[in-house]
Amino acid sequence: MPRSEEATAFFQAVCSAVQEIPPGRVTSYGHIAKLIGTPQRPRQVGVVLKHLPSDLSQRFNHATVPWQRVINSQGIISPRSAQEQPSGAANQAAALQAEGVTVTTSAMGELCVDLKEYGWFPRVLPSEEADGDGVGESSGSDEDEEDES
DNA sequence: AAAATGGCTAAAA
DNA sequence: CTTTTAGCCATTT
Repeated sequence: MPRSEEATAFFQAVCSAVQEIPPGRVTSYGHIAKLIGTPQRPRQVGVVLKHLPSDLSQRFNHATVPWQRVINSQGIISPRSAQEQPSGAANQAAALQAEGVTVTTSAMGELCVDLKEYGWFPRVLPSEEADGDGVGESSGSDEDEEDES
């Protein structure tokens, strides 16, 4: 029931990218969008995650896709519209904490995550990282690095 | 069918 | 440094 092949491709691209997120880490919509080749569509990424299928029969569903690890650039989980699934954002925060991520709850109820600690922003998707020709790669290939004062 | 939102971001002021 | 503007496109009313 794909509305269009492109939409499906986008959907799968997002899911794949999200599944590549290592446990105990989080990333932003914008970064996901960038990794899948659509650096200008961060919102659609959110839309995709919002419409994640509940059918476990699907290749991608909210049970196989760690959508909880995907948050906004501010490292904060948007409370959506304060309605819809009450468990949504709260559940997401709980899931993150279950992963070992420290989620700070602000006074307004904003779930803030320290991107400095758990922010996972690889240059490219791990799956894509397999570059065929190792030209130019001298000694130091870098990958994910954590350096913060 | 058209208008309004939205789990956003990045750049300008 | 903070606040505002502009772009983007699927889902929803």
